[in-house]
Amino acid sequence: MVRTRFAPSPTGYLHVGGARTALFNWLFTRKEGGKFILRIEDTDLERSTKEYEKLIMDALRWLGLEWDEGPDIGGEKGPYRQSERKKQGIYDEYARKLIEMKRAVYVVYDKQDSSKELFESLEYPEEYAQKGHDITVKFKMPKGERIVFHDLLKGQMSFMSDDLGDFIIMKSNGFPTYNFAVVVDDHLMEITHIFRGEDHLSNTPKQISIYKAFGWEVPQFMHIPLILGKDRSPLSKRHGATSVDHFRTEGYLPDGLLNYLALLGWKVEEGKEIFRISERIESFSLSDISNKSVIFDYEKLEWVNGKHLRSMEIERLCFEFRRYLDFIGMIELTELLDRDKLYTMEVLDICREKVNTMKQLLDISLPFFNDEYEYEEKYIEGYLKKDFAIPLLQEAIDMFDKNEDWTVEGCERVMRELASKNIASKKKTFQLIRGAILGKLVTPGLFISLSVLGKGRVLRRLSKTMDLAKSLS
RNA sequence: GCCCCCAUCGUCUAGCGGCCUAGGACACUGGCCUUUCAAGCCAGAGGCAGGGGUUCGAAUCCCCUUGGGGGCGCCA
Repeated sequence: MVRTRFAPSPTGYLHVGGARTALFNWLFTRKEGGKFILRIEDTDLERSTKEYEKLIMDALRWLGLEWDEGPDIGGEKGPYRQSERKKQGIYDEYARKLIEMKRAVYVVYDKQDSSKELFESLEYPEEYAQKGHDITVKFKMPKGERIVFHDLLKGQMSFMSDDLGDFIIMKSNGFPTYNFAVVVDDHLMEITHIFRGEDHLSNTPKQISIYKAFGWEVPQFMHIPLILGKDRSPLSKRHGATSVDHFRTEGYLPDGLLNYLALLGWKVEEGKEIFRISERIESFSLSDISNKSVIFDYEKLEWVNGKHLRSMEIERLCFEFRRYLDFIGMIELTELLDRDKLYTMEVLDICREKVNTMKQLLDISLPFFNDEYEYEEKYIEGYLKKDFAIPLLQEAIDMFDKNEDWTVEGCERVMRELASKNIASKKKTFQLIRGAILGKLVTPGLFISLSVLGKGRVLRRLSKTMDLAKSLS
């Protein structure tokens, strides 16, 4: 049975790199029919917070990367928070075992200068502890040993133990260090495959030494290349936002983000770069993952997202849009959308042709939902204040008032007839009406917009604009 | 300093000794469409890091150099 895990430390938001790691773990596990485990590595007391833990879990859930065992849902191998496991004495127990096996020692530090090691001991230095000396436990690396392992991506790896050196496994505050806690937990949780960032590659031989010391079976490793920024330095805030939450507030879809993350360093057949991740579980293969670090391309992400936005079933888009508004706290608008679901659907359907993200979708669709839309300055100056504005609007009101055919074709007929009256050029005529009914000069197609808005709204808006035009002259 | 990983258009990649005159996608440029802006369609520009080998033949195999990244924490 395949068992994998994603083990973030709650010291910040979920980073796109972390999301990508989680994605590969999840994908592999779902394909193999195994269990995907979420473990919270909160051994860094200073920086870990419950808030970040919640944010990370929310972000993973939003992406749809559901876990089978974890701190919130429990499971047989829990607890799933390292702080809780520490409380149960799990790490103490295994550290003690290593000391008994003479594979680890206590280290006593100078009281004044805690960076200075006084001595090592196999016995617990009780009296020094009483006197307030810092005491850690250090793992002793074997001497002159070649540590080899097979990385699923890198192939055969080989390190000399002497290059690595001894390292601390229990801190003086009683908490385990990362390299120790992962091994103990991965073993106890019966993890079979570890997919993680390449930054852990050099730590792996240390961890393998611990597995070997205990005589535990070593899991399979696969170290995934890191995501870099445009200048090839590690992706960070300098390059732009990196947290999943940011992309969520920017209006990216889970499908879009996931698709892009998969595409990053993933071999895809020509013409098949747009897909829903759930449709790719079956065909997922570890050998599709490239072994080269990759640069995060915000533009391609937006393109991928736009593809999803435009091609997904409209019902799902409505659902995602609503969820998005909830997320960014636009509750009033949500209520408005729910009032006329059919209208909402029609509006979003014509608006999505123009945009790539839901933030942009909100921008362009807002005037459809809100009769109190604002007029762009450019529209007022360039069209509404012109001489042709009032006569043209008057004519439009008359014609649309008489119009009974509100299909797209019907609206087109009216518009073309209006233009043929030569009150203004065709372009000016169309733009004046466009701005009159939506306040903007960039909108979905004019005929379809008129059709979707319908007679009531169009007439209301035309006369509202007429009032404004008159007040301006 | 020591150890490790990586190297094809600006970016993500195809390529695994002859199908390569190096293919696709994003971005870019031009065109078409057109009521705006997009989308869409068509076309174009753009790359095997460098040097040695191996071979009849190298983007592909080997070595070196260079460049980028990671690790060597009482961070994870």
